[in-house]
Amino acid sequence: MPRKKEVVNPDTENKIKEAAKKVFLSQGYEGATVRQIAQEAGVNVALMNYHFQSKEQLFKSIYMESFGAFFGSIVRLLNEETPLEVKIWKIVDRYTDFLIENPMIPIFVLAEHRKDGNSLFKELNVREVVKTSYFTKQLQEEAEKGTIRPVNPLHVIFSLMGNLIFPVVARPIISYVGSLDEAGFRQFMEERKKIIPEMIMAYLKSR
Amino acid sequence: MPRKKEVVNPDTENKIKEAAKKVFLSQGYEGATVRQIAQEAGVNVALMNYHFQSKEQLFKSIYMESFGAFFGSIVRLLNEETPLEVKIWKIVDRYTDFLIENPMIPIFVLAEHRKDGNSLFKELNVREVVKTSYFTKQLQEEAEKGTIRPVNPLHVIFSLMGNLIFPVVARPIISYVGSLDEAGFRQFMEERKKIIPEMIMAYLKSR
DNA sequence: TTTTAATTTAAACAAGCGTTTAAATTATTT
DNA sequence: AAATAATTTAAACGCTTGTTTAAATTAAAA
Repeated sequence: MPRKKEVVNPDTENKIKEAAKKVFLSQGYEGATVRQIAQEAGVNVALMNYHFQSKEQLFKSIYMESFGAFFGSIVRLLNEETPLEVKIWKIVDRYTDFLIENPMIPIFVLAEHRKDGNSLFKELNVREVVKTSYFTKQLQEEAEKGTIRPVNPLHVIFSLMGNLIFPVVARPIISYVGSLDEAGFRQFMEERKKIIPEMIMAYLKSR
Repeated sequence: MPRKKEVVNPDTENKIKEAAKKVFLSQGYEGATVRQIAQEAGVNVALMNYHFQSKEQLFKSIYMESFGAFFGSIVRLLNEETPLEVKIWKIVDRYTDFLIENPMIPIFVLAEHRKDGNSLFKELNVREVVKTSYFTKQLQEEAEKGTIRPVNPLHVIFSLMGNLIFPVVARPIISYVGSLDEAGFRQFMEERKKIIPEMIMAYLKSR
């Protein structure tokens, strides 16, 4: 029986993980097959289980990694000690770049998340992180000063995320409707770097 | 070989379709099994193929129906001959209600769409419908009049859709982070009915 | 260099998949 | 009431799935 070892071949493990990431992200858990992953990695199927015990365990490592990248970066940006407006521009800029480089992560995470039921959020204590985030405090303070309208931070955060993420998730739709090729879509995303912060700030400052 | 018939039992077909919708929407195509659907419908597995020929064909009928509901309603609203600002409020109001009643449709359509490659869009000629929509014309006219800033309609449409759809797709996340129950989430969505149009209009009118 | 451990593979495994067959049942027509 | 057609089912089909076994190969330790 293949027990946990101290010494492993990291090259092989990386090859398998890269292949698994590619296949899982495009096909989902049920859509992916171990033989597909093995072929993509150029190894025997049995070797996959030798290194990762099971398809499910291999999937989990990919899922957690993607999940962390998906939310980790935005949570980190929310907590930076930058003035509110600067921060919003920065979040949009950085997260757009992240999404352009990792376009498959959002739909993968969101689609898989409908099955797993928030266990990862509890593990990462996302609730407290958001509630006590510097961003939340900033919105309250600025509202008290009267420089922006009072607002539930959750609405701002999910407006930001919706505006950022939806175009990537719906990319084939946008590309088709707008007749955009690879470069055209990139241009579209670059335009959003200006539009999204302007829209959020226009709302916060209005009235 | 079971050929297409003229007379069928519509009760059975509906039972199977309802069950298939429930299972496909929550599990996706690969995640769903014909035995699961049959059990949910309370019929034998063979009966499913008797009425729908194959799992794939049954899926397609569910997918096309969902796809049509997902985009059809918004395209219809875009083409209504209502003043711009009224229309935006109306789109948000109606589409929010649609999403509250059909929360599984967006993630289902988006997740499945990453496999099918726009064939349905071409079939429905979505591109021309959007380009020649009354909404697009309105944005141009108002910009010429100077009542709003000039803007690429695609950005407005996808900002609207992102703001509307993302919270539903990420509902478990919102519910967890905001400690919201069923009623709390509904309240959150009701609040967005005000916030989203205000945000879009604040952007269009600013500068 | 011999021995031992780690890695990789080919082949087989049981279980579950979508589908089909052929018989039983129900509804319709004659 | 008898005959025919439509519907439903139990059971089996062939195939693919994830996993395991046992042998072969490579690397490390003695």
